[in-house]
Amino acid sequence: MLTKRQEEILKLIVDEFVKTAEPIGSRTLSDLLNLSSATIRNEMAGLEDLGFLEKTHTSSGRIPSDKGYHYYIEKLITNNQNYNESFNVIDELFSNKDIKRDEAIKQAMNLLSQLTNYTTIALGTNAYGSRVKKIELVPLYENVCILLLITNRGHVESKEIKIPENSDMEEMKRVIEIFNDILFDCPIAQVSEKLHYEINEHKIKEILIYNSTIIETFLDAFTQFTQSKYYLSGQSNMLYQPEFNDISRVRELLSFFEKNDIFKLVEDTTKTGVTVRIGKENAISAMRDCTVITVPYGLNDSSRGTIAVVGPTRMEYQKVIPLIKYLAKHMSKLYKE
Amino acid sequence: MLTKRQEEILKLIVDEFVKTAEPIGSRTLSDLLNLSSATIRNEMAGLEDLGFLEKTHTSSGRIPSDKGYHYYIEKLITNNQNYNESFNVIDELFSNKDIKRDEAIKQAMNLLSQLTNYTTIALGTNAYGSRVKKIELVPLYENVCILLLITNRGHVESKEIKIPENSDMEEMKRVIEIFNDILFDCPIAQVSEKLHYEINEHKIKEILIYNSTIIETFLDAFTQFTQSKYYLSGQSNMLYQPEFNDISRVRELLSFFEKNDIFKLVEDTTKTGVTVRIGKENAISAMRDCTVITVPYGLNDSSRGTIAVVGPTRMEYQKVIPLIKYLAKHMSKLYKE
DNA sequence: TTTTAGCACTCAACACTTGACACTGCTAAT
DNA sequence: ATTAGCAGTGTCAAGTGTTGAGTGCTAAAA
Repeated sequence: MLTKRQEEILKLIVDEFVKTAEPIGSRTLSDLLNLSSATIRNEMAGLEDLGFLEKTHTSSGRIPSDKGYHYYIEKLITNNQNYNESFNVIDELFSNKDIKRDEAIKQAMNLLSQLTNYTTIALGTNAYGSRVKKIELVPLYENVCILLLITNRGHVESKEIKIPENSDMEEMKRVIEIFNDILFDCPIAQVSEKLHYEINEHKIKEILIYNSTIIETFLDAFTQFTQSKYYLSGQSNMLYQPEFNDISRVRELLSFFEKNDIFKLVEDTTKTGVTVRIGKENAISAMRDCTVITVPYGLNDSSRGTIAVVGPTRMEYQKVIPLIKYLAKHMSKLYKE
Repeated sequence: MLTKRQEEILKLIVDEFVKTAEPIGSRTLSDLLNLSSATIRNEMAGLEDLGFLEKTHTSSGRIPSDKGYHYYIEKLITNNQNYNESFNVIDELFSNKDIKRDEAIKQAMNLLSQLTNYTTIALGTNAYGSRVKKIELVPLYENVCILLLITNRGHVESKEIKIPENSDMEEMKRVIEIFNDILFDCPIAQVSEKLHYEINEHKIKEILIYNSTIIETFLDAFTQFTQSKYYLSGQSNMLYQPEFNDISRVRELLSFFEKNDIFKLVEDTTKTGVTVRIGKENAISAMRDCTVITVPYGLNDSSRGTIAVVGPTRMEYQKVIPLIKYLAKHMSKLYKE
């Protein structure tokens, strides 16, 4: 729908603006294309009418609009750039097979935030799709013990629990055995549900008859496990971008990162490929000048997490998109076993 | 060494400056004390000569110097203020005895950062002075298992390890038994040392003879456990203080928080009581306009951590110091058992 | 001897003007 | 279809004047 030349101009404007963070004037482009500035101006006016470009004020140069960025990402990115170096660094990280999966994900996110200079987020590093492997109880002192939950992915959650007054360690151990029986291979997300269901079955009923607080204690402990967690890296990277020269923006942004609302940014993980949310598409108002790129990782629907890069809308899409894709592919491999 | 009146003036200046963040002129004080502005000016000139006050420029009002703050904290704080409300909130938090100790500390730090509007740090929530309670091995799949280390304080560390090629699960289990034997009640900090020592003793030697990689695998895993950890809360709180209207300050500060250099701020934990480091006393240059207040918590030397509040030098000392003390006392009680 | 009133002085902050500059849109000529 | 040329617009930085809150100092009052 855009002419060849319009596309060329749009691409140049995005590329240039990403580099300099300054609005692009007709003069700059007339140097790059063999056209006079007047012609460029006509074309730019056209692109602005179509909503691909914006002006910061009447006599300023043009900057890409959110729509302009989208068009750029979908049709104009050329992959001539060579990111082998970065790819190699990633390969290297993942070649160390000995590290724990959680740890690997953290390191990968740190790396990604370093390579891109933006902020990175990893969600669902464990909860999604994990299954119960084993439940254990370790006595600590008299009436306190540690409840351990180990998943098939090697994630461990622990919780200190008190043995209810009218019970003792022996009984707790018996309960744990029953739990192991019931919950083995149960998806983490369904633990609570399953327990509630089983309460009406004979196995748990036996316990319940003479001790109900013990069940409550366990239920309490398990619900904590299912809480989602996330990992955030390179928060301060973005502050060095010129768009965050304004303090109030910084405050808004960092306050947002500190709240546990990160999920709102990366909620809709149903899609398969790369999702790019630019500017106001983000719903969260603190993110109105940011782009969030998300990619799911993992093998199948039941074992899925999401990684994301957050940066200014003026982002190096050309670099970030291949990188995050490559990383997600590697991370998926962590679950192939 | 200061006269009664000088002290009075110094106190008023600190109090006022903490409130308004504006330099205090002679006029303001002459309203509060029944003295003419000229008299105040003379006194202020004296206090400036002694190094307790500073000017931002020749004709500006005075602000307290680092030395001035120190004098204020040591001699001039009056505890007339009533913090019962905040104390009650703290009491309430700690009355819930069911939560895990780690979790309690996190919540306490969150609360402290909310009450003060500064940033809070907790160090040594687990490593310092913890002892090995139990080591366990949980098979995950074929040749991968989870190594668990549980401390006497209920802290759990886990690591995914591969079973070396020339070994099997049965052997690993035997090794774990020996480790439990050797390491039971061993302080976490000394695990690595102890293992190295025992390598020359007969118990481990037996294993070593026909399998050395297995030991290495374990050593690797254990050294990770001893790494110190910290918890940071309310990073963005400080950004709302007027002294951080300057972006470059904010960048510096937040980059610092993101590096793992927090320890440099809170290193010298040998002291018993409250330590207050004001401005340049902090060594870390990003902290040159900040005050760091640290208090150790825990029962005895072997079980000790530190909590800290970080804020601008213009801090509400009168409020923060009682609060952090009260909190540390409560946290120490967590270890009484 | 201590306090105070008064005065000259300093500096930051703000508002205003001005000129340079980097753009634009439009029009008329190529 | 393109371009040169020009009037118009808004930003930015530098310079200027004003205001106001503060100072230090001195000489008179308590």
